[in-house]
Amino acid sequence: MARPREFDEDQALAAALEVFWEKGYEAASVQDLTERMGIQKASLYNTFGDKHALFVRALAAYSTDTLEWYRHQLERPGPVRATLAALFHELTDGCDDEDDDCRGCLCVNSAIELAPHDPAIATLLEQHNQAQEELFRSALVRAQQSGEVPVSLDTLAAARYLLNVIAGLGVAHKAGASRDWLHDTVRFSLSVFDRH
Amino acid sequence: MARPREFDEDQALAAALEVFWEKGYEAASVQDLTERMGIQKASLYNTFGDKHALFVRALAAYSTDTLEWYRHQLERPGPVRATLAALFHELTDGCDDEDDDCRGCLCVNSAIELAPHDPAIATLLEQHNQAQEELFRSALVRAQQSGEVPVSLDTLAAARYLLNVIAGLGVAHKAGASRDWLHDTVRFSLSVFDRH
DNA sequence: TCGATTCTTGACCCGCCGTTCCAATATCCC
DNA sequence: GGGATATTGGAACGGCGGGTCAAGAATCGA
Repeated sequence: MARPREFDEDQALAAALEVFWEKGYEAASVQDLTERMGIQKASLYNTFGDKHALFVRALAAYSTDTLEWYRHQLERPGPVRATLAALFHELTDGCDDEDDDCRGCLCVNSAIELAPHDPAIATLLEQHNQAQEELFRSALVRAQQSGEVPVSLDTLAAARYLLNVIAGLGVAHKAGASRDWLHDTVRFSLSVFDRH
Repeated sequence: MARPREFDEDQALAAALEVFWEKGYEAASVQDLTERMGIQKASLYNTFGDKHALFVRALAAYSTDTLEWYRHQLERPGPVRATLAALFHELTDGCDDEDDDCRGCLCVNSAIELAPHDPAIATLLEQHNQAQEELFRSALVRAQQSGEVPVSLDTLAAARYLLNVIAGLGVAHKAGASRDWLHDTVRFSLSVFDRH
C-alpha cells in the first residue's frame, strides 16, 4: 500500500558483503557501501538499521552460505581423505587469481577484527564454528563407521584441528602466501590422517 | 644542543604497541595512542612521523621481540617434540587470563587487517614469516641430525605447517576459544610428528 | 482520482579523525 | 647569562566518519 523498493534487498546485502569482505568492517565506509550496493544512504539506514546491523546481516548470510558449501563438500560419498583433499583443494585453488583481492575468510577476518570487542559478532562466530565443527565431525564419524579411520580417533579434536588449519590458511593467504605454500601446508596437514 | 626529550622513545613505542595490539590499526585513534604513551600529539608526530610510521615501528619491534622469543624456545636442548610441546604450551597458556584482552598475535592481526592493502606491512610480515620459518626448520633439521626425526621429513613443509598451526591458534583465541580447545588442537597438531 | 503510505534523493549535521602550527619552555654550548 | 635549538602543550585545521531530515516521487487501496 505504498511505494515499493527499487532495489533487491538480498542483492544489496550481497554487495555489502563484498565490501566488508574486501576491506574489513572499520575500513569500509558507508559511502563505499552505498556506492557498491547502488542505493542511497537513507535507503541503507531505512532497510538495514545502521552499519553494524548491516554487517551482522552480511556476516550471517556469509555464514549460511559457507556452511552450506562445507556441507556439500563433506557429504559427498567416498573416502574421507579424498573428500578432505578435494575440499582443501577447492579452498586453496584460485587463491592466486588476482581478482579476489586476498579477501580470505570473512569469519576469520571478523574474528580477528571484531570478536573480542563485539559480543554480537562473537556469538555469531561461535555458532558458526560449532556448526562447521559438527560438519567435519560427522564426516569423520562416518569414516569411522566405514572402517576408513580408526575408532580410536578423537573426532572432536580432529574436527577442531581441521578448523584450525583452515583458519591458518586464511591468515597465510592474507599474508601473501603462494598457492604452492598453501598446497604444501595442506598436504602436510592432511598427512595426520595417513597413519592413524 | 637543545631541549632534550622528556620521555623514553622505546617506552613510548612499547605503549603504542600495546594499543595497536589490543585495538588494531584502524580502531586505534591517535588520541588513544598519545594517552597511553603519555605524550602529546606534537611529540608523537615529531618523533615518529605519523600514525602509519608509528605502527610500522611498533610492528617491527614486535617482530624482533617475537622472533627472539621463538629462537630462545627453539634452541633449547632436548628432543624437538618436547621443545615444540613446551613452546606451544607457553603460547597457549595464559590465554584465559582476562588481562590480555584476546590480543592474539600482532603479526596475524596485521596480516588480516592490513597486508593485502599495505605493501610496507606485507613486506615486513613476509620477512617475519621467513625468519620464523627458518627457526622452526633449523630445529627440525637438528632433530633429523640427532636421529629423532626421519630424514625423509620435508622440514620446509613441516616448518610452514607449524606456522600455519600457530596462525590458526591466533584466530581461535580471538574467536574466544578456551584453553582446552587450544590445548586439544595443539596436541592433535603435534601428533603429526609422532609416527613420521 | 485522490489520499495514505512508503521509498528515494540530496542536502545537512555533529563529532571525531589524523595532522599542523605556534607560542612557551627547557636545555645545551659558549 | 645569552643565543641557538628542540621539545612541549594546546588550540586549531580541513575533511570525512556515521547518521538524520525534509521534500518530492511512486505506488497502493478506495
